[in-house]
Amino acid sequence: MGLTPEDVERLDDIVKRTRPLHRGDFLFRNGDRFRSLYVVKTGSVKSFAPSPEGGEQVLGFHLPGEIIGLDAIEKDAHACSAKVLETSAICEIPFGRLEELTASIASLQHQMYRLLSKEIAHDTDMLLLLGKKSAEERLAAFLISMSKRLQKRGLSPTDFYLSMSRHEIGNYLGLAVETVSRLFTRFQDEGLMLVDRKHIQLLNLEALDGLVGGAGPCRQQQNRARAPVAGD
Amino acid sequence: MGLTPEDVERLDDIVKRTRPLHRGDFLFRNGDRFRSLYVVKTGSVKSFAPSPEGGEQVLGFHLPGEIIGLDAIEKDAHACSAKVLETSAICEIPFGRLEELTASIASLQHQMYRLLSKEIAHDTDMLLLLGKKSAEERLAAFLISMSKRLQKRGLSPTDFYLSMSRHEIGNYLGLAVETVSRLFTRFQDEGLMLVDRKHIQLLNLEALDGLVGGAGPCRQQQNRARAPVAGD
DNA sequence: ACCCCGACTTGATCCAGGTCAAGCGTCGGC
DNA sequence: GCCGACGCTTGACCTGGATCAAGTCGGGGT
Repeated sequence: MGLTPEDVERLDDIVKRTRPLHRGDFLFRNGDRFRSLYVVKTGSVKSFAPSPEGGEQVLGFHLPGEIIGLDAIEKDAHACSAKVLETSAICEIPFGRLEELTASIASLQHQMYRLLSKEIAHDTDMLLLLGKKSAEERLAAFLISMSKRLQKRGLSPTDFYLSMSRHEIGNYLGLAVETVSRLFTRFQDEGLMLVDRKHIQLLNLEALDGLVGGAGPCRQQQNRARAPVAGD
Repeated sequence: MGLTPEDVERLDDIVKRTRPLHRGDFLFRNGDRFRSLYVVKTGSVKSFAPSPEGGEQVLGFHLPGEIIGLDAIEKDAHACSAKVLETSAICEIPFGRLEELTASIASLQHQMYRLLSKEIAHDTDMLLLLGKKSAEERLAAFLISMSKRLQKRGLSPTDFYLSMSRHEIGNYLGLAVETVSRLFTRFQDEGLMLVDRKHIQLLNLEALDGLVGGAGPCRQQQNRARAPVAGD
């Protein structure tokens, strides 16, 4: 991505490899001073924000290759917490050092902007999901997303284990646990997937993809695309 | 914010002032090549993403001082559109030039990271809003947000005009127009605000703030904070 | 090997808010 | 100044999904 081997080495030098973390360990907690970004090497992590009332909002699940902590730069403190879902290898990148590096390597700076921008674009997608989509569409989108991200890492896009609980999935998607459970059952009945505990097998990616929003008899549509209007 | 007057001048040099834009004008459209960031000087802008089915998701309303287009860096193309809501003055900042500048001015680079990070943190807040909050909480949060942002710009935090329609507000908050309308009426009945067409007067900021989520009899709480767990 | 607890499923019921259906007031165009 | 239309309000009704309430199952600890 436009970095010389020498650049890569410099970047590599500032990355800290920590010993493997285990289920339940925190990368950081809400309120912690911001020092580093974290990259998942293997395993998975969830990030979540405690909401005032005592509940929490799951903000994301992070798979290998994904980066965590970008939202903390502005306030110089973490606004959310990150907890390891299974035994995981995590790299730590001290942000101060990274900033120095990006200031002297233009292409790295560009990558950094792209990374931050990508995170924004992703959040934007989630906003659409939570604002406009039905429970069915949300869960289908979640499964497709997992599938694609695993594939990107060279893992099976159709056969995988979920490291998070139904509860966490529901929280993430703005749904009750019961709804998630029922939908898994339904998808299975419809032959779209096999569910066994945390073991997921997707049998019909296309159909699942179709559920996400493209097709469908245009269910809930709260902005009744006033069709005939011409000069628009 | 750590810039020398000379730095400021350099930044100022690359900013383009465009002639005023009018209601309905586009800053950019979904799919356009990404060239510049835009800053609202006066007026307001809405950004929105067309969803596959023909509807649209309003992603945000941008008031003076706010920046637009950060989500386009990654793909080098705009994933959403931005439309001017009322006669507005907008500055354009060619991103290529800005990148050059941030590479040579460390504090500017830092500001840029903070800006991007802030956007992420803001989207995160919206996720919580859309994922967990009731219609009442959403609208209250929207009003408080408008109030605070106007105040930051030295405008009245309690007396202002909304440049967007009820429809757009509803779309933004994931609510039907009717719900927005009913809530405005209710808030007015409860003495929290005065509504006259687009003219808004907030009478009780504290009460409105209270509605947002902090207090309240803990309505919907789909992750029953398993209270007593110790080692957590 | 057993037990216990937490995770999950399934069914019954409820309700916030979406949808449908009239009006009505305002504003821009002529 | 009149007219048409769009934006907003209000009421009636309906439904997706939350909540409540039992079970069932599996896995880890002793």
